[in-house]
Order: sequence, then structure tokens, then C-alpha cells
Amino acid sequence: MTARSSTDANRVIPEATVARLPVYLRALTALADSGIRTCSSEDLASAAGVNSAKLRKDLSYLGSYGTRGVGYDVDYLRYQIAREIGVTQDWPVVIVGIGNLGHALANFSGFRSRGFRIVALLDADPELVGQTVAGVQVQPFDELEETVRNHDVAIGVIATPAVAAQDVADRMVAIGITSILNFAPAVLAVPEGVDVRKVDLSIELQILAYHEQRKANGAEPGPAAAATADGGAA
Amino acid sequence: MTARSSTDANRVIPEATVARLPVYLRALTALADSGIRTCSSEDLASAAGVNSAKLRKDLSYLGSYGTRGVGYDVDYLRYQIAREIGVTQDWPVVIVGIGNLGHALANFSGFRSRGFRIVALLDADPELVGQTVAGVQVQPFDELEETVRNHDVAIGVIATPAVAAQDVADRMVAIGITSILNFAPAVLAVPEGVDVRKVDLSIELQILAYHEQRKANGAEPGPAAAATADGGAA
DNA sequence: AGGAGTTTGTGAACGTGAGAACAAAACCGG
DNA sequence: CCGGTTTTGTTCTCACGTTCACAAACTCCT
Repeated sequence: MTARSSTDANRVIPEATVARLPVYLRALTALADSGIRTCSSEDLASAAGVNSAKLRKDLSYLGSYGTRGVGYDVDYLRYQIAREIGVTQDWPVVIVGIGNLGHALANFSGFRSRGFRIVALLDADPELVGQTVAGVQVQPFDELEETVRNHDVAIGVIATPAVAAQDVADRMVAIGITSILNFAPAVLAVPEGVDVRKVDLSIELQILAYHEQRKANGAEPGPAAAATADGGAA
Repeated sequence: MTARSSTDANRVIPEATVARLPVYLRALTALADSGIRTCSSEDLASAAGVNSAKLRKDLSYLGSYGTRGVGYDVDYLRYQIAREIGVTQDWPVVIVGIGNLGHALANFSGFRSRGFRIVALLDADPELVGQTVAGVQVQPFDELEETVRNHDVAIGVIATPAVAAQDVADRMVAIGITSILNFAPAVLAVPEGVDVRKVDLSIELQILAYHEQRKANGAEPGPAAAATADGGAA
């Protein structure tokens, strides 16, 4: 059986496409909320801020969920994308580092609504331990291992200062966490098989500053490259 | 005079390279802090988490700042990159939306140290107006125009809920802001010439979830694609 | 001074992603 | 039932980004 069904787990979806799927998911949810049942690739593309050819190509990696001459069923497509990404499941998550950013993350509603459940907040600072943030009590960092084991956590979020980040990552990896979202401004070294994604607030601003400087220098009015969002760099 | 000097403002630096320059800048700062005066492309590459060929090619777009057989002078290279990005200048920034995330951003030290100066915090909620966050008093959102004009602000940060984001962006664009960093989970429509970069917390987690799901499904142990950071976002 | 050893900068090959264009497949009206 | 219209899914081409590999350029040692 070498035929390739739409549920074949070995299909490869390009990384650039994977990064856009959550955007489509959100756009579909917005459409559904305004009562729209069906949409064309053009409609969805403009809601997601991409061009329609790219959207159709992206969706074609998942399968053939549209109807020619008609478009896509909003709810059906939404479910298919959600299933593909994995947000139909429940993902227990731990957050380490409950400073200002950790607070914001703990309170961020966008996690809960997409299947991410914060099972623990951890911090090394005894001052913070015991406080309740977003309905969860902050635990000492040393309880990481126990918590991860008890809740079968696969995803960890690091919101510590840069100096602590590598240590936290090492502990996470040692206990079996295989996906890390890193907000600390530091480069993490992790073994093969562990995924790390980095979100760096100051880097984004610096990229804007670069373009801003070029505009100010009157470099070339031509290629003003609007809306360069993304992990532009895949 | 069509010769192209190293200070030629019209050189084009690939977007992917621009996104990495701030990473190199941070790595160089770390090296300088540990007292290292000179480093090879190999050293710097490993500190920045990229491979050395890519690093050299990236730096070659800026000019020829290394010495063959020796390496790069840390301080000199650091200055050149900082100048190229524009972080040797002072960039006044306004933040709109002082919720949990806005608080975190206002307190984030990484902005100040890279030339970004928060000149105003704005929020539409009367409850928040007047409070002092990170040493700055929160102003009513309606003072946006006046503030931007007074401080000659070119960069705005949006940390509002999704529903308000487009309105805020419109007001920012109307008053002359040409670079926007958007934390709201919404697609912003802006005119040509305005740069928007998006940081979306839940999208990053969803990308991790996708890979995590594939690992769990035992899709293929082979291409486990470690450390898929980026951007990407660029 | 000259050769051995390093390390940069870059040309060339390769892989991935984006966009245009079009054939295939559905619906609709007569 | 059939031609016209719409919209998807896919193919093809081009541009961009990454990596390899190596000549050029520098230092150091004898």
C-alpha cells in the first residue's frame, strides 16, 4: 500500500506552509463568527493577508478540501486545518519565568482557546512562588520534573532572563520536553529532535528600524516593501 | 560615479540577512562582555546559532570588515552592524494598549539598550490612564496625534485586543507612523510604504504543536528538524 | 624572505518558496 | 442534456536563500 491517502502521516508539508496554517485557521474562525458558511480562496486569502495562489497551494498540501466552482466550506476546512496542526488535541504547557512577560503569557487567552492548557507556572524566585497568576499558583522551579511527569508535558515556554535560559532548557530537555518556545534573548543549544522556536521582541524592532532608516535616508523610494511580516525568513 | 562604496545607501541587503543582523549584534555584545577582542566567523556563528558560511555571506553584504587569516575585531564589527541596522540612533517609540502584554513591553529592558526610547504609553481605557508603568504615565489614546508629532515618532507598537488593532493602525498611519510592530492577533491592512511586522504568540505555539504531533505519530524519525527557529519570520 | 597554516570573501550549485497560468471539475440556466 | 461560468488544484518558471568549495589575503615561524 503505497497509495497516499489524505490522512497519510508521512506527507511533508513545507515549513513555510506550516507557519501560515495558523493564520488561515484564525481567518476561518473570524469568517465563521460573522456567519459566513462558504468562501472562495480569494476571500480567505484576503482575510489572511496572502495571495490566493499561495493559499490554494498551501491547502493542496493538506488534501483536496474545496469544491471547484464553489469554494471552501468554512467549518469543514477549519476542522481539517485544526486537525492537521494538532490544535484539536489538548496540549499541556508549562511556563518558566513569571516576570512581566510570564504574567502576560499566563493571562493570554489565545492559548487556552487553541488547545493549550497551562498546567504550571514556575519560577526560581521565592518571592513569586505561591502567588496566584491567572488562576494558577506559581511553583518553585525545582518542581519542574515532577510537574512535567505528572501532566505528560511536551511543550515548555521559557520567559526567564537570558542568563537562565540555557539552564532551564537543559532541565526541560532532560525531563523529556521536546518543544520549546523561547522568549529569552539568548541562543539555545538543544539536542537533535528537540524543536525550539524563538520570539525576540527587540529583534523585531531592530528590523523595523533598519527599514525605517533606509526610508529616512531616501535610499530608493521604489521597493518600499510594505507589510514584511513573518518569519519572513523561513 | 557609479562605483559602489561600502557606505552606499542603495546596496540591497536580503531580507533574510537583515533578520539575522540583530542576532549577530547580540552575539558580538556577549563576546565583548566576556572580554573577547577578536573572533573568527566560526566563533561568532556558533554564538549566534548559524553556520559559518551563512554568517560570512551575510557580513559580506555589509562590506569587508574582517581580516583574512585573523577574523573580525569584535568592537569594530559590532559598531558596523549597529550602524547598518540603525541602532546607533535614537528611535522614539509609542506603545498602544497597556494590558498585560503592554506592561511587559514597557518594562522590557532590551528596547532601551538598543536605542529604542518609549516616549508614550497610550490606552483607551480610562481606568488605566494616569497610572505609571515603567516610569511613564499612561495617556489617553486620543493624545496619540499630539504625542507622535511632538516626539517625531516613526515606530508604533500595537498591543491591543484584536478588534481594536486595525483602528489603531489607521490612526498611526494617518499621523505619519511608517513602521508598526503588531502583537494583536489580527491581519493589518496598511498602505504601501508602511512596514508591519507581526509577533503572534499563539501561532508560534501552534507551529510547535504541529511538529510535536508528527513526532508523537511516529511519522518519520528521520528528519526531526531540530531548532527550527527563525522568523521568518523572517 | 619564504613557506606553512589560517581565515575571509565569493562564485557556483542546490534546494525551497512564490507567483502566473491553465486544465479539470463543479454549478447554472436554458 | 449541453454550453457557459466559476473556482479549485496543479504544473511550470523564476527568484530567493543556503551551502559548498576554493582562491585570495593575511599571520607566524624559521
